This record gives sequence, structure tokens and C-alpha cells, in this order.
Amino acid sequence: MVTIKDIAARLQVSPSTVGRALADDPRISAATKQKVTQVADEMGYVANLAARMMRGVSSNLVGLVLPDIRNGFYATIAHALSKCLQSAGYQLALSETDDDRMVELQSVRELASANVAGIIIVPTAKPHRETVRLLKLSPHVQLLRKHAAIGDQWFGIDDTLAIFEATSHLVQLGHRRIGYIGGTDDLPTGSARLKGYHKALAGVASGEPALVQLGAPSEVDFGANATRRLLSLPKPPTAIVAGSVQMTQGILEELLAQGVRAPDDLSVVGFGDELGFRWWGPGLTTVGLPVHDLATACGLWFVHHVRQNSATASPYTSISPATLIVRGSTRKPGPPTKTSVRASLRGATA
Amino acid sequence: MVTIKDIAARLQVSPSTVGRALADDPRISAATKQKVTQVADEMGYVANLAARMMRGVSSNLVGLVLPDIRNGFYATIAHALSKCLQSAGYQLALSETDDDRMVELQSVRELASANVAGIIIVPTAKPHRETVRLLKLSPHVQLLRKHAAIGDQWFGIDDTLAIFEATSHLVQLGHRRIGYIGGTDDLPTGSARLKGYHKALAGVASGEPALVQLGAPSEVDFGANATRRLLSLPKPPTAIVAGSVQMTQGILEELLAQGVRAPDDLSVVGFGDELGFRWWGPGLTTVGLPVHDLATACGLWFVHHVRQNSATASPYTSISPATLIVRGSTRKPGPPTKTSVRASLRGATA
DNA sequence: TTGAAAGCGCTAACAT
DNA sequence: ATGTTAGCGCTTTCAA
Repeated sequence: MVTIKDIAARLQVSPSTVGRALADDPRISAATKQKVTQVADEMGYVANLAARMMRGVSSNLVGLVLPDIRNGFYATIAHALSKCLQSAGYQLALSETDDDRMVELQSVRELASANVAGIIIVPTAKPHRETVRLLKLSPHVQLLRKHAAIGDQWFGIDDTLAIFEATSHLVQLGHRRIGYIGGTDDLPTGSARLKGYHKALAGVASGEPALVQLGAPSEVDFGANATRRLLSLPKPPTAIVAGSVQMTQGILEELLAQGVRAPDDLSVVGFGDELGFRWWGPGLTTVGLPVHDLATACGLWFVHHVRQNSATASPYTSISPATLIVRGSTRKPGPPTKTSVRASLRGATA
Repeated sequence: MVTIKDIAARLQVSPSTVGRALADDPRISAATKQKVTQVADEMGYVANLAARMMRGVSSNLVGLVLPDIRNGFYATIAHALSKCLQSAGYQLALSETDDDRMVELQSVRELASANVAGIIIVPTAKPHRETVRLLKLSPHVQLLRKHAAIGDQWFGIDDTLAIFEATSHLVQLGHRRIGYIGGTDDLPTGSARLKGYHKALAGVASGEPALVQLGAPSEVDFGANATRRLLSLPKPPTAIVAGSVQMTQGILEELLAQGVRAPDDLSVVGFGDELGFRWWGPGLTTVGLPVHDLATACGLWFVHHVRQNSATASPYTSISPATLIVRGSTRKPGPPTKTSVRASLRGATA
């Protein structure tokens, strides 16, 4: 391995001169720089990253901490960020937490000890105090979920608006008994979404507690079970709104298993637009999330931020809107008509 | 950041004692080790990788190089590997190549200069020579795709068998004009799958060239276009077999757009079992791939291999079988019957 | 069984 | 414009 010393010896100069020349320090003469770079090239010199990192310079690694990469949602984020960071010369280090705060802590510890340039995190419900402390040591930004303790750098979507639009759509179609299956409100996203549901219902329908089913947002099974509970209610809802991607999956599975047909027997609005949602029944009406754009924006901002190397983290918040994608799984409540069936089929292939 | 010195100061011992205790050096008494590890845990000590790397030890980073994480297929792999490596104390560095050999080279270069413990790679069709050279410098293993130049460490699925089973299933149902839409045969997986198709057809039907459509395996659009071409043939096929996940997506989209109904108008067998494939029409009959198990096996083997730190890379090959998942999108060719329609609906919810 | 001390390759404060 | 020197945190001799 060729070191800075080898080059120095060969040129009869001091190691620091070589180091500075290579770093393009203004105090070094052009002639010397010229000679140094040439010899370095000739000898096949490659800077030792480890040594450089020991001197406090952070690596070109950016940690991405999220619950589960198998969620198409997060995969899109990872992809967009990867592209973004790659073109800026950074590498992505992936850590999955499974929404477990201790795993999260462990991951953040490892990243911190690897001297990462920064951390992009989708935090768990209640991050460990140590996690928060460690995050503050390097540039960081929260994605989707925002935890006050972690900081004011956040890129997210307007969760309240998203579910508000989904629910309003159903209200406008004439639905009054609308079920909501979503994440518990200990997660900021969960409570924001629930708020959107209640807001849309305000003044239109009484919020019947039994119609609201809250569970761990990443549990597909909960979505299925909650659907079963809603359907077996004395007065079942005429429509269901999903409050997370996995819940949506559970709901769709359960409806299929029970032979419940949308939109004839029940209207359904999903959350997120995963692969296959448009294939479900007559096409799933769902809340489209601008994940790709969100992640790209986050990546760009982050690179800029890291480059500044400013310890002074100025607060920054970006809220992207979600948009309702209307397909065939929603229509006005009541028995089906020929035209409505045909319309919903068209929706599926649109 | 907590260092070895901090622990030493707290315990009133020398830094070297702490270092040795942490390294489980036989010369340190059990009692000391006990105390050291406990305090280390308490203080949240994490070894500084940079410093360790300077001493010649490679990092705890394992590079994962693959085409596109958005492919559910690769997301599953990343997840399984992440779990596996995490529990062994390794971190995953994710690099996406988009099947571009120059991007691949760039990624591998970065990983190599970061002193990664090893690299797990799904290689592009024709990796750069430099890529191959760099890979040989650290422990590495190929996943899914196998390139002879890169080496004999490979975990993959039996691609030939996978498509053979898919095609045979159709042949047994009575199909004779079977279309195949898959990846070009410059990729080892592509040619193996094509081989499976031809093998299943041997002696049963003449392999009509127009029925075989080959393109870049990751292009959804190619799948859609190829489907259009097959359907507009003078004598269109009665069934189609997909040879990649994205092709499957394209095919499904196109059939939906054209209003072609499976299995009445056409039988379809997909590749992989992505979210939503079971929701498509009467449920997609498809080739299920043991991706999770494959990745886990690969991860375990890799960790073991890296731990051995053996420069002597003994050849190792693992071939996992794929299994056909029969749902509603396939049946015998010809006009529909009442019973067959009912049967296919049952298949969808099974 | 433990401590002291010498570096690994690089950077940066301090001297020329 | 360049040289000297002192570490960064860890491992690893060499001493005790």
C-alpha cells in the first residue's frame, strides 16, 4: 500500500507537504502540487480512508434507518435516496429497526461509531434517549415520522390531509358509517391520520368508537382482524378507510377471503399506492403518496446540509401533500346498479 | 463518544487491559473481563471502526450490490441479509447498479476503498474487468446471477426448472401455442430460463420464434409491448409465460388495459410472487421463488466465510428450487365453462 | 495477569 | 512556501 510518506520520500519533501498538495491547499506552490499529484498517480496512491476518518473527517457513508425495507414505500425511499447520494459521492448504509427501539439504538450506535457523514431516519414511536443523543452528534434528518426530541429537520407528508381527503371522498359519496383501520396514535403519523378522519366526519356523522380500530401500523394481520371485527358489527360500516400500507394489505386480503365485493358490498379507500393495489377487485381507490419526490427532496437537502458541515442545524420542515387516486373500489352506498358496475370496471383499467 | 480509555479510567486499569478484555484475550482474568464488558455496556461503548481499520482489520461493512431495491424481490433479499448480518455484527452498505456496468464498477470501487469485510453482488450482464479484479480482493459471493469470471461462490435458484415447471403446467393443461416473455440470454438467468421453456416444449410443440420475446429483464414496458405483439400475431398464443418479475408486471398491465381476461381468453403464468399478484384477475398462477431462504442461507454462509478470513475461497454453489403456485389465471385452452369460472374464483382466495 | 509504549496513515496546529 | 510535531483510538509488542 502506497502511503503519503512513500511519496514524500521519493520527492524529498515532508509528508505534510504531500498531504497538503493532495488536499489542494492554497499554501502549496503550483509546481509542487504538480509534481506530487503526478508521482502519486504514478505510484498508484489511494488515500487511506480509515486514517482519514480517524482524523475526524467523516466517511462518505450516510446511514438510512427505517422499519422494514420490504415495505414498497420504504424501498422507494431507499432507492431515491441512494440515487441522490450516489451522485453526490455518498454511500448508503441500510439499517432496519422493525420498529424496535433497542434495535434502533443499536443501529444508530453502529452508524455513529462508523463515523457516518449523517443519518436519515424514520424513527420508532419512542426512540431511546441515547438514540436521540447520538443522533445529535451528526447531521441528521427525520423522514415521514417526526419526533420532537430528535429535532426540527423533517421531511414528511401531510398525514392529516391524506386521511381527511380519503374520508371526505366517502362522505361526499354519501357514506355516513365509515370505519377507520389505522396505526395507534403513539406514533405522530398515527395520530395525525386519525385526526384527518375525525375532521372529515365532524358535523356529518357521530364518531362511533367501534368504527375506529387502531393497532401497530406494520401488522398486516391487525388489518385483517380489524376488518373482520368491523364486518361483524351489529351495524357494519358502509365504507372503510385504511391508515397504513400494511393495514391496507390486511383489509384487502380479508375482504377477498370473505368474498366481500367492493364497491357493491363495501367501499374501500387504501393508503399508499403499492404495486397491485390497482389490480385488486375493480381497482383500489387509494391515497397516493409522493414518496419518491419526498425522498429526493430530502436527499438533495441533506447533501447540501452535510456539505455545509454546519453544526448549526437550522430548522427545516417540508410537508408534501398526498393525493387521492379514485379507482373502482368506492361509490355511493346502497345496492349496485348496472351503470355503477360498468363504471367501476372502467376505473380499474384507467 | 466513549473510548477504551474512558472505560479504563472508570475501572482504574490500563487501556490495553480493556482492549484485551473486549477482545476476549485468554491472558485476561474472567473477573476483569466481566467487569469490563459490563461497564462497556453500561457506557454504551462502541469500538471505533476507523481506528480498528487502521490496524489492518477490515470494517464491519458488507456491501450489497444489486440492480434495484424497488423490486420486491431484491427488497426481500436486502431484508433477509440485513437481519442475518446485523445479528452477526455487520452493517449492510447498499449499492444500486440499475444494471449499468459502470455504475457497478463505481460502487465496487467505493466499497473496496472503504475496506468492506465483503461484497454480496447480483452482477450485471458483463461486469467490467476492473470490477472483477476488485471483487477478488475481498470475500465475495454472487447472488441469483452467476458470472464465471467473478468466481465460484454463488447462491441462486434453479431458473431452468422454474420456467420448465411453469411451461410444463401449461403443456399439461393442453396448451400448445405458448408465448414466452423474458430476459435476454446474455444474462445467465435469462438463458437458463429460456432453456427451461424450450425443454418443456420439446417434443410437444415446435418452438415458433415469434412466440419468444426477449428484452431487458427489468423493463416493465418491454413486457407490455411484447404482450401486445404476441396478441396481435396472426395466430396468437393461448398462454403466456413470464420470465422476470418486471415482465410479469408489464404483461398484467397490458392484459388489463386490453381487457383480455385470464384464464378465459388467455392463460398466464407469472414469475415471482410479488404483493398483488394474487389479486390480479382470478389470482395469478406464478412461480414462487424462495428468495428469503436463499438470502438467509447466503448471509449465514457469508458471515461464516468472512469470519474464517480465509483467502482460500473454496468453491460453493447453492441452487434452490422454485415452486409453482397455481391460482386462477391458468386452465385448459378453449371457451370458458361455468365450472371453470367458479374454480378459478376459488383459486383466487385460496 | 496486567501496564507502558510504540506505532498504523493521516491532518492540523505550530514552527520555520 | 514548507517542515516539525503531536495526536486520533486502537492493537500489539515488550516489560513487569
